[in-house]
Amino acid sequence: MANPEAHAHRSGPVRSDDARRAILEAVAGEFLAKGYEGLTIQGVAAAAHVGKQTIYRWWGGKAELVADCLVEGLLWDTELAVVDTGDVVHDVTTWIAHMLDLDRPGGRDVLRSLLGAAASDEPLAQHLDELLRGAHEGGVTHRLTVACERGELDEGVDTVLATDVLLGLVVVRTIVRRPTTHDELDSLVRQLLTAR
Amino acid sequence: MANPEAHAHRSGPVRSDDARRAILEAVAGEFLAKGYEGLTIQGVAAAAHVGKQTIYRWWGGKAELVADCLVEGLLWDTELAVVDTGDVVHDVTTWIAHMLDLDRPGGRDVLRSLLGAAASDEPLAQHLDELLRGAHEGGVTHRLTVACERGELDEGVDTVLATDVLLGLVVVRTIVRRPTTHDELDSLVRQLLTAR
Amino acid sequence: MANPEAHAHRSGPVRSDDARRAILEAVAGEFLAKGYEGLTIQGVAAAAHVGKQTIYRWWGGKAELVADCLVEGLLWDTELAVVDTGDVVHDVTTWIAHMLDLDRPGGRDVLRSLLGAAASDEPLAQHLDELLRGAHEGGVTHRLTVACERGELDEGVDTVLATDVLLGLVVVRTIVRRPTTHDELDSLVRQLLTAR
Amino acid sequence: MANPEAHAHRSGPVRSDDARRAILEAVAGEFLAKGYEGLTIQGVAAAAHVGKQTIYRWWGGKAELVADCLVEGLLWDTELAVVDTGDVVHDVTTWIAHMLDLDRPGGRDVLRSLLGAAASDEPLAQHLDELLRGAHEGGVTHRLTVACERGELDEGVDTVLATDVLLGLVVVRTIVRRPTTHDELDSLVRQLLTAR
DNA sequence: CTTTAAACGAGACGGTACGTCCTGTCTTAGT
DNA sequence: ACTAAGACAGGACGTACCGTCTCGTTTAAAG
Repeated sequence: MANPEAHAHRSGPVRSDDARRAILEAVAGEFLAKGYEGLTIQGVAAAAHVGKQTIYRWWGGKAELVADCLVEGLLWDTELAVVDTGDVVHDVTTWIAHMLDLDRPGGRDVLRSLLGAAASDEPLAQHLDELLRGAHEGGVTHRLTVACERGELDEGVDTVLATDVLLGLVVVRTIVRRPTTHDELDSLVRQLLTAR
Repeated sequence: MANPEAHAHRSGPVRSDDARRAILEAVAGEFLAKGYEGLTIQGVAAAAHVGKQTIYRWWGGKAELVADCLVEGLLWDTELAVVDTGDVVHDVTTWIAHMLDLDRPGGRDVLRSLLGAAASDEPLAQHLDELLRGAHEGGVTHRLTVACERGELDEGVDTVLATDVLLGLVVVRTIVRRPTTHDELDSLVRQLLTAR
Repeated sequence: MANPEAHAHRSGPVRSDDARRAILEAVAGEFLAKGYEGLTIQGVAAAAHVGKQTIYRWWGGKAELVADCLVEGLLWDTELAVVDTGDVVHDVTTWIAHMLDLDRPGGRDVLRSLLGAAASDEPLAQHLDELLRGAHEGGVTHRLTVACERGELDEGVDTVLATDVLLGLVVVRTIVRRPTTHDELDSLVRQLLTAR
Repeated sequence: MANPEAHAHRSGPVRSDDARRAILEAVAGEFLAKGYEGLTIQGVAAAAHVGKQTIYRWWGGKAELVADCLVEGLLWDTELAVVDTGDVVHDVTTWIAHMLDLDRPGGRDVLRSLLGAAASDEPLAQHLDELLRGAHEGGVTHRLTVACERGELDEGVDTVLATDVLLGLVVVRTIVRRPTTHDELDSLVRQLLTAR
């Protein structure tokens, strides 16, 4: 074993997965219902029928809880993977549009609340970043890179920058609560995917 | 007296401007020191040597206080107007770069915290939006429009969209705490300011 | 004003007597129902429809609350004054007997619980001491002193010691939960009230 | 096998005496250091390097633990037997005096804390009672009875009552934290040991 | 010697209470 | 009328223990 991690033998009961799941589901529920600011550890504990200590034993606070929910896919349809139809512009536009009115009433609220949370917690921001950009395949950056390799895009397109720019538009518009038209997106994607 | 809403009598002192200023300065101080989440009405009242009621009488909560600070220029150099040297690309790049390392330590923290606040309060978001885009002349959108009229830019460039995209990059990068190079900015601005 | 006490002007609302009374009554209720150990600040706050802070603002904890209840006569019939019929032995015996089965079921429990509380809190112990011995007239010590002056008792009887001895018997018997007969009391009082 | 309660088989290890001793010593240590109220099962388990269950398996709670410590002589010098020099008054006075400043700093604190504990736990009260009065020979009651038989005392002296009265004085004075002089004791003992 | 089951250390669990901090409203006394 | 001060009911914070319950290990009697 590579890391001689700190547990030195360690018998005793093991972490309860029931509790863990109940907590994360409660977090998701409260988050979706009341946003990040309205989320309370107390409320989560009550909703999950769990002692507060059980929460504090494994998480450091709201931010960590939400981060875990995020990676677990409890806050997000998870199906925001970019599909690959062969047409980058279409794929990316579709994906963005999909994300913009993040499926159903309050979808944008979730993203907004998440952004607010990320603004005040660095690790959560990292998680959100990875999730949005898609560190894993299925993310936009990946789709763009694939397109680049296929020759769909001019060489010299900075896929990471392009991703951030696209997300940036989604993000500002979400924060300031201004709508975005399909045309705007289309135009932007087109402009970005063509190197100078 | 023109409007009959003005009740018959109305004696007593008027709103104290001393208190108002002390409060906004205290808000700015606390915000800068502890961020939006760490800001408390109680703390502001204490720091401003002011009764809590005086705050609640004139403002509705943290968000409004911060919004007022914002428009008052207490949180921001306010001098983030885009200068007009005749070279749009240079002007805009400079402005963005200036905003990105928002003057020294913690500058980015202020923007980040404001974004967090905006995420949970719509009116504050509007104020921030106006301030960043510059509804007034001196803002980026204005600069772009001017450039358009001068023929510096291709017609058909959507100046509002371009502004949001630029701000978007700043915003995401600020939230996820990733740096942006001058080259990236330059490349982006150039791409944006050229219509298809 | 003799003491230039710390308040220096001090405007603002005054302590609410409603709250104060509600709290002390709640304390008395909980104490009587559940004893000193079973008394919780939380429970008192809930029963008195009061914020916990209002309790902590004016009292330092359970002990102080109970002490206040005690001096307020909320835990005790208060009518444990020794009556003066002219016959010391009778008066004192009656008083002790009265105190021993402190009026009604659980009377002894109250005394026992108070003794437990006094054991772990010095100030409360002082209050209890004064209340039992009767620093005020109406107390045993006072009655004994009066008897002394009247010549009912031999000179040289140490009234303070005698009081403590009498109380001592009540106290040990209460703590160890052993009953005391009227004869025992009578015999003891007689022995004590005769100097050697 | 006489009692059928003993279940058919019963293999496995027997009760560990190491654990038992470690626990009682830890209880004594914590009790002496922090009093009865400050004593926690958790703390005892930690101090004794023992699982909490091992405590709950054999004892019912704080009170039982302290009771065991008491009978084991871990909280008390145990050598508070009344010596028999032939002079009852002297012997008893000496014993009481000895108990009053129960050997050095905090001696009185131990007694006080034990009384507090006894006030809230009947069985512990019984143990304490027996220990103080000395159900076994060596106790005061025994000494008095012996003196009675020898003719040192008037007949008709109620030795049990006398014992309780003496203890009573010690107890009240301990609880209310008032000192007792040697003269007081002497006078009291003399008075008690003479029947009417 | 193997089986078997209780006792062990450790500690996670659902809870209750702690004492602190802040919220937004209300109440004074002082201009 | 407006202020500074601050008490109020309420609710969330993060911590400490409670008593119960699982773990995996150790150990001793029964087979």
